[in-house]
Amino acid sequence: MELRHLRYFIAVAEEGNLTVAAEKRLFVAQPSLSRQIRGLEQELGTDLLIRGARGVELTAAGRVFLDHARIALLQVEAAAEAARHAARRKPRSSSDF
Amino acid sequence: MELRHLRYFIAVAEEGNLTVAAEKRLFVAQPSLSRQIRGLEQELGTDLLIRGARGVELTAAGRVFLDHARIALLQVEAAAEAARHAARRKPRSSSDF
DNA sequence: GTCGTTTACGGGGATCGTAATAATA
DNA sequence: TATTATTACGATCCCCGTAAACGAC
Repeated sequence: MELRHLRYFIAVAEEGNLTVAAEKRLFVAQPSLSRQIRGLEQELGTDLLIRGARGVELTAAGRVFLDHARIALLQVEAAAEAARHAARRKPRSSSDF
Repeated sequence: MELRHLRYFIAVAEEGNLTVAAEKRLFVAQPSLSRQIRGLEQELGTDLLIRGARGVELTAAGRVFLDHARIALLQVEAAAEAARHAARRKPRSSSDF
């Protein structure tokens, strides 16, 4: 699993639709997005979406995964921001200055 | 940034050494690991490691990033486990049964 | 001089985009 | 029938491994 899977799934879950999530939020083609989601479901061993003609709906597992995925993604962004912030205070190491 | 970067960095930080982290924990070649770490530092805009002949040492930013990266990775694993657990309770959707 | 990291180069796998197909309401 | 997701296929990009070079103690 990679962060791409989380980003893709969150976008699909929020849009409730693979097509619009692909072109209006992720800027990738629908086939790519569809396969990434399939791969994620396969790795988890469970379906996350219920596909329909009017879009997609989350399964129970999908709803649970969505909540956790959002937190995980925010945590990653927090990690990057924290590192940048620390770097501004002490550009190299604690033994400088 | 991808989860691979977090996994690689954590292994290097814990081993204090690129070579041993590569072959004893990540099972990849050192050059691959070195480039991934470089790419991560470049994306963050700051150094995470101080390279030396006896291995590597963490910068201040590296220490901060390590703490957050560990949490993020655990959160991702928790997301997967939560989804699998939810799937065992309700295999498809809430409207089943 | 030895240990460890970095660059050079070629190969392989995964992702991607376009186009065609299937499925559902 | 119209909208959406999926499969087929070819191309591209990124990561990886081996080998050589660089740097620090």
